[in-house]
Amino acid sequence: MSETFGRFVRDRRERLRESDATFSVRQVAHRIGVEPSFLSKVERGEAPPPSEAKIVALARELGEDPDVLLALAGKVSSDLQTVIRRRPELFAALIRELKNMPDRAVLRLVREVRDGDW
Amino acid sequence: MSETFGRFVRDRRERLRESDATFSVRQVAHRIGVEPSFLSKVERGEAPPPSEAKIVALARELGEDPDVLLALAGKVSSDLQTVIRRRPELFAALIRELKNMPDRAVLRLVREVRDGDW
DNA sequence: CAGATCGTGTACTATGTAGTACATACTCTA
DNA sequence: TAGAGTATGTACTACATAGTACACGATCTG
Repeated sequence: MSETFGRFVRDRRERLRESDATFSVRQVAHRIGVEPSFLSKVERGEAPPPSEAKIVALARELGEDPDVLLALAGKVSSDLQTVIRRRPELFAALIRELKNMPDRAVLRLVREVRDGDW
Repeated sequence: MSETFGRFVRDRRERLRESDATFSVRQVAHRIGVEPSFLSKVERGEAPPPSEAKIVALARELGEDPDVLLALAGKVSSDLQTVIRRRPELFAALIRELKNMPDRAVLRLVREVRDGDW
């Protein structure tokens, strides 16, 4: 485990801090509902990433995509898991089929479904 | 939680047992690598479902779809999670888009990708 | 009817998850 | 130069996960 999650969070937070002093470990920790020492450890990779709820709050705080931050933490959003669990065969087949497809292929499907004639 | 996992497993195992005496709690437990008392508790919903690896072994043993059994256990196969984590935005968008689509729509996509002109 | 096999009850445990609480030392800044 | 704010080190904890170990009484079988 290369602990890219912590590095990423620290990087984004410090960048935001350059123009906004409220992005200290203490204040961000307080806003997402954890102790500063814990956030500090997380950012330095000394503690594993926090729970899904805290990660989502952190993403909102940092202006990042929650799904991306969750992915860096080695997690998948529980609402996506719920969708898959409701129709496991169908979604398992689809996801495995798309596993090695290029981004543009997946994106094409997304658009096809979104504004398609269904 | 209505513990449908345990009920399902017990049902399948007992059905198989009618024609094959080796499908006792003890022997199946031994084959999937857990203690009989644990499998017994799981089947009666007194213990939560086992780990992913044991569930997959159990599915193989019972001739059931691993993804379905995992879903009943409230889990999503870790290999699917890995696929999603590699491209979180893309897959999150696709899955959320398909959340309320009928089975046939999803199935159409699967086939489109499988034997499509990509 | 003895021995094997069966399901299950009870007690226990190791590891991981998700943090808190508090103290300490550093660094701006008014 | 005092005090406000800052990051981090140390120690601890509650709860969940994923089981094992062993004994017991019931039942089946040769």
